[in-house]
Formats: sequence, structure tokens, C-alpha cells
Amino acid sequence: MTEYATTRIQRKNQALIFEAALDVFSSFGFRGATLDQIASTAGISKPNLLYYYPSKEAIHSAVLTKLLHTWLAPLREIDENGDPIEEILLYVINKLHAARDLPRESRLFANEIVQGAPRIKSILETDLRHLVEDKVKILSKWIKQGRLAKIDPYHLIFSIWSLTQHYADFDVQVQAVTGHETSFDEAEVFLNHLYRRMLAP
Amino acid sequence: MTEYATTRIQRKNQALIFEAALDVFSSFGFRGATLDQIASTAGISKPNLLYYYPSKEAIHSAVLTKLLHTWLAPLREIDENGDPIEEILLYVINKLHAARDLPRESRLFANEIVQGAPRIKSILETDLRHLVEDKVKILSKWIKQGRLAKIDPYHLIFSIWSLTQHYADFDVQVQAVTGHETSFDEAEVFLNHLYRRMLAP
DNA sequence: AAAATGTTTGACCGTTTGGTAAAATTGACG
DNA sequence: CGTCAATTTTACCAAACGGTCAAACATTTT
Repeated sequence: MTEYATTRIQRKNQALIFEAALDVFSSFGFRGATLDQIASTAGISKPNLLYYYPSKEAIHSAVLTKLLHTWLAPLREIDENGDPIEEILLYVINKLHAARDLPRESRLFANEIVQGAPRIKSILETDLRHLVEDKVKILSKWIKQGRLAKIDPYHLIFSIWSLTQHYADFDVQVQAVTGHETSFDEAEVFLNHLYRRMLAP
Repeated sequence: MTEYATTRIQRKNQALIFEAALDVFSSFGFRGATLDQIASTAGISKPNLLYYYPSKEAIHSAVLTKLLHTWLAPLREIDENGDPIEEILLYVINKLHAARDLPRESRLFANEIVQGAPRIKSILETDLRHLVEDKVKILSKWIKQGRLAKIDPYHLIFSIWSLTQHYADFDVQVQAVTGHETSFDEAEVFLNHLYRRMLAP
């Protein structure tokens, strides 16, 4: 057995810890989460938890970095060679479905960013920034070609983030105001109307 | 002097505490804020802080309830007798200016809501819900009269909240991606385009 | 100026928190 | 089965936390 192999037990526990950490961090933020809570959610003891990760920071960091890729995947898919409006709408709908299906991931990042992103600021300034720059170039080209309305491509991307993630991050408010479970079908109809109207050249 | 009078010193300290609490709670959330931090920001000692408020919860609650009215003021101003699109755009711009001028207030509520609004859920379900119901009626009437596009009025309101507050709540991300201070003028142009296009009957 | 009231502080308390040490237990494997 | 490494637990620690208390200090009232 080599130095870097992971045992069956390690894999099982790391998966348990990951799920528990995502649960707890997304619900209470970094500061609000406790190791005891993560440990008991994972069904293990606190010292056992710290056998797998050296510190609370390390757990948080592991969860954030592992999920960042998943979280940005839909944006990567915007294809230069596709139809502008359909490509953007596909992104919008993919992000909306992500808000519906992965609300914990959404809240994890929301919690971090609303408090100044102290632990992922550098990633936002490099990886995310480069990715957005790439896509902004494509959007700008489309606009120049007259295939999209003349809008600021940065704000277009921000609008998609805010409108879709709102249904995950502020779901309690949405439910409190409407009085029932959030209807993602209604949201989809609404966003479809919004973006088709806004983006038409 | 009557039983309920406030002295000069009380007024001064309560103002200091309020500012400090808003600063700290909006930056770190309820759990992340500490009494020591609030006290030292206010320039007083912790026991002195607790001379004015009985507990951390009480400070947080005082700040939240005092600001809720301010925070909802722009929505109240939507006027049944005005021009639909202009009334809505006025609300959008007012909310955007609130995000620019009162980012602490915005983040205070964002922090609370993203973690499930444990301390203001009941207010959201009553006061906020009733206010929104009122305005939804007006919007529905406008739509029925053919003066607005056929959209879900609830989602219209949610979209305004998310698009405007995004510039306050997720400002670090916006700045990390663009590389410069957030331009609220650009945001205003963008939102103006978005809502005029979307709302036209 | 004295008394009464209002304000501030240092010292302290019990609990929670992130984290550690070492022993005990379990599992892998020849 | 025995041995060695991997895993888990018990008991614990120091710091940070929300909060208390009684005494000191300041201000207002008589």
C-alpha cells in the first residue's frame, strides 16, 4: 500500500464529513458552524473529525474549493458558436435548476460572500474573474454583431447570478411572502420572459 | 422628570451603540458578532453596553426592527394612481440607491435571511407579506388593464429585490470580478433597460 | 453641600468553542 | 493468531464568549 492511498474507512468518513460540513456551513456560515455540530451530523466524535482534517478552517476550505468547480460549471458552458439568446437562456435555466437542486451550495457561497469572502476572495479575483472575462468577450462580440441588445455584459452576468441564486439564498423570504413552497416553474416562466425581452437586439 | 425620559447621555450612547451594532452585525452576522466587538466599536466597555441593552439578542432585535421600516419604505411608495412603468422604475432606482447608500442595512437583512431568518421570520410572514400583497394587487390590476406585460407580480418584486440588493450584499464579488469599485451608474442604465423592456405591455 | 440618582468599570463566572494527548479499540495482513 | 498500523474515544485544555455584580464615579436634584 502506497503512502497516498485512501482506505475504505477514510473514503466513507470523508464523504460523511463532507456532507455534514456542507449542511452545517451552508446553514450557519463559517462562524456560526461548530465542530461539534459537524461531527454529530456526520455521526462521529469531534476528535475523530479532527483526525481527518486539521482544523475548522481546513474543513471549510476543503468544501469551498471542491464545490467551486461545480458551482461555476454552468457558466463555462456558454458556447461562442451557439445562438446568443438561446445560450444565455440555457445558462439562466441551468443556474435556476442549480438553485433548486443545490441550495446548500448556493447558500454556502452566499454566506461567505455576504461577509466579505475573507476565505475565497483571492479565488474570486483570479479564477472567477478570468472565467467571467472570457465570457464577457463572447457577449461583447455578440453585441457588436447586433445579435444581442446593447447591454453591459458584466451586469448581464451579475443579473443572472442574483436572479437565480435569490431563490436559493433568500428562499425563506420568498416562502414567507408567498405563503407556499417556492415554485421554480413560475420562476422559469418569469426569467424566460425577462431575458427574451431584455436581450432581443 | 418622568419615568420614561431619556437623558442626554442615554441618547448619545444609544446612538453610538446603534451605529456600532449595525456595523458589526452587518459585517459578521448575529453569530459572528461579539459583544466585545460592538462595545469597542462604540467606544464603551462591555458591561456598559449591557447597561443599555439586556442582551446580545436585544441589541440585534432593536437594530433589525428599527431598520425594517426604513428598508421597506421604497416599496410603500408605489402609487396606484401613477404610471405603471414609471412607478416600478422609480422603485427600482430607489432600491438601487438604497443598496449604494445603505449597504450595511442591506447586508444586515441578507445575513439574517440567508441563515433562515430565525429572528425575523414572523415579521416577514406578517408585515412584509401584507405589504407585498397590497402591491401585488396594484400590479395585477395594471396587468389586467393591459398597462404592463403579463408577468407574475410576485416574481417581479423578487427580481427587484435581488437585482438591487445584489450590488450591496455581494459587492465583494462584483468588485473582485470587475476589478474596480462598483459603478452604480452603470447598474442604473442596465436596470433601466431591463425593466423597460420587460414591462412594456 | 448632601443626598439621590444615573453611569461606568474591573473583576469575575459558567459555558461553549476549537483543539490536543494519550490510551483504547479496531482493522489489515503475513 | 499475532503484530503493526489505522482509527476512535475519553479526558482534558486554553481562549473566547455572553453575561453578572458590586463598587466607583459622575450627574442631577434638593
